[in-house]
Amino acid sequence: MAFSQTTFSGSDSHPLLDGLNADQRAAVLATEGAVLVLAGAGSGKTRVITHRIAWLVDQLGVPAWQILAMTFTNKAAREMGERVGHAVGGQSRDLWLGTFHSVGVRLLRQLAGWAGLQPSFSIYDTDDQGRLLAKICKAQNIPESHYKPKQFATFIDRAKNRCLGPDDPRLHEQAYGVFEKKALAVYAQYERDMRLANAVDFGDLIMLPVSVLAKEQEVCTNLARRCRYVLVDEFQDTNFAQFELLKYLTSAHNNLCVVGDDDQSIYSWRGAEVGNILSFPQMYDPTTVIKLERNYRSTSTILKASTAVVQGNRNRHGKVLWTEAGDGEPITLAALPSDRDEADWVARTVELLRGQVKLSQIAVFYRTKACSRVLEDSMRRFRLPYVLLGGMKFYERAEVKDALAWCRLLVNPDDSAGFLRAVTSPKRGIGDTTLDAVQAHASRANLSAPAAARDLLRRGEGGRNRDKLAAFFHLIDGMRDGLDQLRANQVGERVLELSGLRKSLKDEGSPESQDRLENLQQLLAAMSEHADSADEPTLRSFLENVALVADVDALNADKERMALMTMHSAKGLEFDVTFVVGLEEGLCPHANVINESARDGRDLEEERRLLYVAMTRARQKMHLSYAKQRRRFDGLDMPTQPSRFLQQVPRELVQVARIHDWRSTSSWGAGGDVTRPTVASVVRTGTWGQPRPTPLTGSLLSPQQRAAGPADDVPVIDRSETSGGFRPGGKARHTRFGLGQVLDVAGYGGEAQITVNFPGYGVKKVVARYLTPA
DNA sequence: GACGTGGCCGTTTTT
DNA sequence: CGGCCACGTC
Repeated sequence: MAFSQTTFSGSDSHPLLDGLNADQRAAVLATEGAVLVLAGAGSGKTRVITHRIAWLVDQLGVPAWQILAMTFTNKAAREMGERVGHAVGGQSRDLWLGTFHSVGVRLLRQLAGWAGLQPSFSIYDTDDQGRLLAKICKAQNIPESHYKPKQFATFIDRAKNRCLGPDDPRLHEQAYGVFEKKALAVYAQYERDMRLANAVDFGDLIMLPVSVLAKEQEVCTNLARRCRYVLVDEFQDTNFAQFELLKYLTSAHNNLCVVGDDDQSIYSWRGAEVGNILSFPQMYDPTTVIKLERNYRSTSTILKASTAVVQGNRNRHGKVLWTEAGDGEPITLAALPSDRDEADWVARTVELLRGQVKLSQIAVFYRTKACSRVLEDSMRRFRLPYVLLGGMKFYERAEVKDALAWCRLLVNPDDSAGFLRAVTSPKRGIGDTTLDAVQAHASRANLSAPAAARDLLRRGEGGRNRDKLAAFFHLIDGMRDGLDQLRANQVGERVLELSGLRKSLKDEGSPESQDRLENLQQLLAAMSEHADSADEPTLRSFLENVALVADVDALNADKERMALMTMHSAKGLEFDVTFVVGLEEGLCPHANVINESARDGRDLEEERRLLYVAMTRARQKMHLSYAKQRRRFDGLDMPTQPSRFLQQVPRELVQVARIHDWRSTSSWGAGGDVTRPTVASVVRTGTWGQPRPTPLTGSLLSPQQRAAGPADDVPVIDRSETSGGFRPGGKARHTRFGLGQVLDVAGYGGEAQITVNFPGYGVKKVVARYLTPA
């Protein structure tokens, strides 16, 4: 290697190294070979990565196009580009920055031929995938009552994460059960249909490049030569397929730097393998291992509390994070009567903070998306500007999807999903009968749906709707003219006008259709913006982007509004003030993993890491809260127990919010008017500027408190009282099975899994709400 | 074929 | 409670 860090030994004063600690410098300077950076939460890893790239370009003279950096989100990639640009100027434009999926698309465009695709391939979203799977299930006589298409989607996704195609013997060896056998058949058909439609799914974006690179030595070598330095952020959340891809990309130069934190691995359900980071040094030998353990983000109070929680896990490397920051504010812990009160309490507290903290520096984290609704309600009532990540995305709106369907079909004439949507919107007298015939012909003749439709027309078999169908294709073909020369927004304009989408909304004339028209206009604006800023101004490039944007990508600190998001979305972000809500058994940890015998309690450990991720987002002040009763999706209020994780938060770091006279929310908002709730008082919630509380000592749950029974504001987990009166040894009645003996209770509330032995029927696992205690 | 209504089912987490 | 789907009617 022409350059190595030894060239610079002794010269440790350089603008790019200033302000970095010794470990961070080491991570910047260890440019050659395999490097594993174990970066604790808030340890300045983004800084390290950007400085490292800048160092490569500026000091080692590496051409930017020889550097590939993978991030977890597009937003992170964008920011990284900006920050490197700051340090090294215009050269940074040539860097290859992106998420695994965006890198995958780019590769696949080039490798399309080897993968059996046209470069104009479409990327199916979850929705398209679900529809296709539903169709396949129907065709294979798999009743939806038995297996849902979603389950097959999960199966396929898991297979692809492991780079296993439908014919892979390893997959067949593992097909033990009925479901797996059926799933394999569905998978095989799914792949056939996807290829006919010249379409790929998210899993393909990694798996297909891998399979091409595995087979085509020369292609692989050429590509790998270009990837002289490869960096990967959030490495703990990479899956097998992604690691495979990395191996091929780095096979020429072997300069791979991965950065991650095993304590923040929260995507195992998506196939992420912590093993990738744990066994990295064995796979790449020798590996330079650097630990970043100094936290620059949070107060020591927040850091201690977070650490205490994650220390409950047995399977971890065990870093020791430290900080020189002061104690700062105590953590506020609040127990609210109900979920709605909790949401109001958040709103109320934010209101009190206004003026002291920018709204964009405040975030609320929750375990499931369902929790967002109550919060949204409260933010609206309190008139607090907010942004909700993971809500109904702009690109998920019906009218936008309609327009995009047309666009997709223009770019990829075989896009079956796009065709099926476009041909019925706006309504043109083509319905299920015609489309069923088209699909039947498609599978008979091995054609994509649009190709099959054209084929029927050619043979004069279009049925009664021949003319309508012919007119549709005439329209499409006309629009396709000059596609690659036009900017995305120009094509978009053409689509809106000629498809009749705009007209049909105008004709409707309702207030909602007005909104929808505006959304379409917004879509054009987004296309235009893309055409201005992206590498390629084409519609194809725009569609690619649409398919791969994440919610977080839209997060914008310039806008003065607080953020609501799931704990998963919080990864990689930081805020001055945070709220972690819904800390209840069944929610966090989630009910689905509470019977921890499954997978050795590994799921439970992931829940704990998830909370750790959420807790380590705060710079200055953290609020933890739970509701004593939470409304279920069916409208029933269920009693809850505080999360077991709360017990691990050292009591001396916490100030319990005293909540007096918290008015019941039942009468609010009845008149339809926006009414301000009257909140009697919130005292001593540790808002800024208030005197420090007297530190409390001992653990959050002292034995005395446990013995004394639940004090009003102190979380106590009483495991003797489980769900709705069910306890092992007791009796339960089921409408069909009659009376039985309860063997086991897992979970809480109406969703608890109760194991019951019914005489004559045997042992059944039943959800609590279908049972009555007897 | 388009549109309305009633029944049912459901909530982890996401690129 | 609310969204989606299957079914029924025009």
